[in-house]
Amino acid sequence: MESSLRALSTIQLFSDFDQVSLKEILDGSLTRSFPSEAIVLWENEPSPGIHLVRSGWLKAVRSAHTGREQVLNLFGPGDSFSIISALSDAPNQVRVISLEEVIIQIIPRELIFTMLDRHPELSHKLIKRLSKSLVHLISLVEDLSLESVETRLAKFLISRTKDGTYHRKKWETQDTIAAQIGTVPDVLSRILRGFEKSGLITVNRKQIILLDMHALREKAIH
Amino acid sequence: MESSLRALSTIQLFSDFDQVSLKEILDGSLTRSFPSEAIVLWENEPSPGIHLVRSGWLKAVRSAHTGREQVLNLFGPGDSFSIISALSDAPNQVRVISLEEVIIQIIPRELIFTMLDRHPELSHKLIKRLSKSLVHLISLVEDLSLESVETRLAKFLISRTKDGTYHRKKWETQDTIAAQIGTVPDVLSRILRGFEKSGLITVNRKQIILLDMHALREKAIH
DNA sequence: CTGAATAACCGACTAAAGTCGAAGACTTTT
DNA sequence: AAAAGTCTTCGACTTTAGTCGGTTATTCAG
Repeated sequence: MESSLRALSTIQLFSDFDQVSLKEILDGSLTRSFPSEAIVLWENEPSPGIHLVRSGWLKAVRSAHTGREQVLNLFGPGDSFSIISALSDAPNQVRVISLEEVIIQIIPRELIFTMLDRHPELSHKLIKRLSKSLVHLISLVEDLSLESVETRLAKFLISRTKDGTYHRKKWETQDTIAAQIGTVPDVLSRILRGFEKSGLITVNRKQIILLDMHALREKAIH
Repeated sequence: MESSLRALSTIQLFSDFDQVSLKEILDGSLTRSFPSEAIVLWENEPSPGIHLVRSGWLKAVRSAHTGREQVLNLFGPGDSFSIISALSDAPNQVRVISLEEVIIQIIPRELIFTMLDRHPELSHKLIKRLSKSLVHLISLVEDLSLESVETRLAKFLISRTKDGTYHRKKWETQDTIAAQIGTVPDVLSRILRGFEKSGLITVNRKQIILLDMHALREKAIH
């Protein structure tokens, strides 16, 4: 419980809340766990509240009748999701699916509103959080509309990389990567192989190493 | 001045503000007018505040080095834009360009913050407003990633239509439409012609009439 | 250690989208 | 009413993306 409190205080939204409020949030919210591949939230349904990720990773997706899906966002420990539909009465826009076992803390909408009254600065934080989503979506739109798959992949690799290596979690398969950059696994595979043959990267199941950062950045432009 | 006050009160964000506050906003904000094709806001620059459209239409765009652009939003009388960068210190994400002569009222960020303190319900409204943008962008992403140009066009036509006719303003050329659905004028023209030949629509410079709504809805699905 | 399941890859093909140069149609200006 | 400008269209072509059937590689469970 103590540790839960501490964990809660490290989450952006509640970073400088007092102990009493934090406790109240913790008491008022419920914690649920899901197995891998579970649908945590359905699109077009109202959301019970703001969701905080305590552990594990999830994806937010939109999918077509064909079965093909587009990943809009990934959420990991400390991240929050379903803010919009928790605050407005708009239904959920996306389907949220667990990529592995996850533990989620759900803060009911009513509690959020109570907290908003008590902590006006919370609305600033929420607005900031929504802004982040907007910025992210805007560049996704730009990429999908104006850039080639190759360019998108190069950008993706660069952005996911620390110190030249992109460490892949078990669920970061080519399927998932393809769904993030807006293409299909086959096409992704082809381009990865291409990059590899040109000596830009090396790929294996655990990681992708960026060998020629300069050339990659070139690809990421036009 | 009276009319300005009344106009301001009809804008979503300030719909139930009292006269005194409205006057304060009006006095504290500045009104500017721009000719057609003017760049009202640059991407990557800080924004002076929330922009309200008093008259005329504008587009928010991202553009590629190739010159091709993607329209993210259109703004007309009563609409507000540049909310994010007015509230956070993030720079503007998009370039905003006037499509005709426009009059814009700019409410400085400091004034917004003052008002936020005084009218806590304003933050609800802002959040709602941001949510709308998010919803819009999410479906744009979905469409760009998962739907064909033909499908996107069918959706577009249906959404822009009241009573079976889409009345085109002078600036609603095929260029602008193409940039909204994420393609180029040539391709758009080709598909419009196709629809016309199949008897789904009739097109002229002033309007597009949807003749076969049922078939169009079919196209809008898969 | 073996076999099943999942992930990645391949080559050949199809389809969709975008490009280009040029021409036609419609507007607006002078 | 002619000229200039913009918008739209065309056909032929190129490029990019996506599809399909099947194979290989890797991982994981028993």
